[in-house]
Amino acid sequence: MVTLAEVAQHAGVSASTVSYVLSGKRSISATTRQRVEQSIRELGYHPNAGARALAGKRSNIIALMVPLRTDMYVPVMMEIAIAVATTARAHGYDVLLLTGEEGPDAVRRVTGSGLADAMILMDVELEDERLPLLRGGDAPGRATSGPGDEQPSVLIGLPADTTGLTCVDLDWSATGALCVEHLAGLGHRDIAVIGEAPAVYERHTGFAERTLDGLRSRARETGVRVLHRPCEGGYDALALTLARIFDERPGTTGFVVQNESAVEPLLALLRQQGRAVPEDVSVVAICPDQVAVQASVRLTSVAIPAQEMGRRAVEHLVAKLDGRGGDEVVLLTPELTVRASSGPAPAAP
Amino acid sequence: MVTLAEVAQHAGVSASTVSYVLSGKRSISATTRQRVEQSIRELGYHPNAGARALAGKRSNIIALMVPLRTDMYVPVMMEIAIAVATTARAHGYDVLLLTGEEGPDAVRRVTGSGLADAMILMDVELEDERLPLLRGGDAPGRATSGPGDEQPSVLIGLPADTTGLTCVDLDWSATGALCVEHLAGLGHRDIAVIGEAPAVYERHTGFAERTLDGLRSRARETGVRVLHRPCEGGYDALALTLARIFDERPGTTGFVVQNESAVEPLLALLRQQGRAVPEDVSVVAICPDQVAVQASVRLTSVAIPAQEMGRRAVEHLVAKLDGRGGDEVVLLTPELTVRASSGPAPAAP
DNA sequence: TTGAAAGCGCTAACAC
DNA sequence: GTGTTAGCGCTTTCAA
Repeated sequence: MVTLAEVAQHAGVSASTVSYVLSGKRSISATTRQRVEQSIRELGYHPNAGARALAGKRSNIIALMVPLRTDMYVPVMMEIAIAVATTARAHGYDVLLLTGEEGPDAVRRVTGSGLADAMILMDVELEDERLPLLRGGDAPGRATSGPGDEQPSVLIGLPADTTGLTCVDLDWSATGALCVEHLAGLGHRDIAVIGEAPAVYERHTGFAERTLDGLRSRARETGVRVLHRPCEGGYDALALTLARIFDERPGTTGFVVQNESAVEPLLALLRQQGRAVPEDVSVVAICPDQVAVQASVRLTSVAIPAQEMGRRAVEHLVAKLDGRGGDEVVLLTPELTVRASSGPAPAAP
Repeated sequence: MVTLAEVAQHAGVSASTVSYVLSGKRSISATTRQRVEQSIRELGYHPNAGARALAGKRSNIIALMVPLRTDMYVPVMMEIAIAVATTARAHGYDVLLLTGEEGPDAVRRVTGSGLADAMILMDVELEDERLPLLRGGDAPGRATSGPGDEQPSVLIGLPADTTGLTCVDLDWSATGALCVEHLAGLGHRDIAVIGEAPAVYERHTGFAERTLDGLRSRARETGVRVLHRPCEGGYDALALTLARIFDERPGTTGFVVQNESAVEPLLALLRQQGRAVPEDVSVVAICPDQVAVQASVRLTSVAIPAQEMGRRAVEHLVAKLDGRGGDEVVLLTPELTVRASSGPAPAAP
């Protein structure tokens, strides 16, 4: 293994000079810099990460905690994770992959050991047990031992109480409202919402509940009726759900789907029942654009900006680590794209 | 931050004693051990990762390189990644997430800096440019500077030349053979294979080509005709592909699908064309079980054992790091589960 | 603009 | 069974 000392010797300078060439923290004459850089290249030198972390008190690693469960739409998580890794590298950080498995202990372990300089948490629940460890500022009852002691962190998702936290998320409430607005504008008066699996609601995942809130309050404002049904994915589960919906509200002409694995079954079943999309019923999906355009009917949808979320999370974290910017809640504005699955409500029979 | 020295002082022992209590590398009297453990708990001590890596010459980190592209079936990659993270933790390792973006440079960086003790590579191509850096043993032309210098590594996937490499993969060739066997056994004589996107083949990804090999050689043995067509996912692309297939081979009664995003479109289009599954045509999918059971027809399928692959990769890597076990190619035996999508070939008209 | 040297917190000989 | 101590490779004062 090549060490900094070897590079120094090869270049005929002192160790500190090599270090400063690398960090740029003091000015170096052009000739010295070139000699050092030359030696670095010739010897194939890579600074030792452990030594750096020890002496410099920063590991240049960001921890990313992904959920262990996979009852959520996996490609979105993956896209976020990849965006995080890519953006982090662009800022000189590596990414440590943690699963939710260890729970709050992982936070303590990573914080305490200096393994990572900061963390990003995905799949945050409304009352998340990891939050007390991360809350900064002057939040009462926080569990850190002193000011400035907490791990810089960014949540992807919104807990109930965001005091002293930095969060990045799609504005799910606005997303729900946007869907209702679109359908109401087309004259639909009876809307059914096909949601995530029941477990997602029971777990009090923020995004699902907030979407519902947005949906319902805009429905109230526009005089539209909304019926919400959680749903496991797949054909069988959806067939049941759909039957119950039409049973209870035969006049339903609009659907909002927030569950990727229910999208295609819904379209298939509607077709099978002789209900044309969008002539008889309109469908609005909350899903990644890729899913919307690959479906059997090109879906009017609100996109889930996975990459954007990952990228923004890292950028906020890096800003914090550089001492710029503090706690903040960033809500991304949802955008609805009209495609072939929504149209005017049919005239009442 | 609590240091080992502080723990030692608090417990009234020397630093080395604390270190040995932690590592278990020499025997400690019960009373001393308890005093030390007590102090560790009271002070909330966590060993510093950087110092450990520096002094101990091991970071206890495994790097996992995932593909940046997402034209492959993402949930499988994610499941592997999560299995890797989980299994690694169980062995005391953390996982560093690298994207393919940096290419071979990432390998050099991680190796050279001692950031990770070992790496796992996913999505290996037949002639992968990262391989020369990883090849160990006495492989000719390897790029390491001396014996024992290379990074311990495990590939998930099989390159063309496995000399000096450890690989874990599903036996794709046997998988292809198994599919043909099943269909041939049911009397099908004309089989169409709907494959991954053309880009996957152009990139010479091992699994796709090997599956084809297995498919074709077993077809030759059983006197079955095979027509292979790569296919982008989605309805439109599949409609085209399917039309071409029936155009060229009107007598096709068996399908093998190796492309998750073609599964549902295929079923829908067959239905739409009035071809009943499995009465008129049989379908065998190569996909995770979850996809097979959630489809609109429960699919006869060969499962992709994602978790198993991730787990085995880590276990082999840990064995290598512990000085046990060397290079080896581990091929997991495919298993075909008969469900509702395959049946006897219809009598010739 | 550069060098010398004191640590960073831990591991692992080497003592006893 | 336990203590002492010399590094591991780097960053960063302090001095020149």
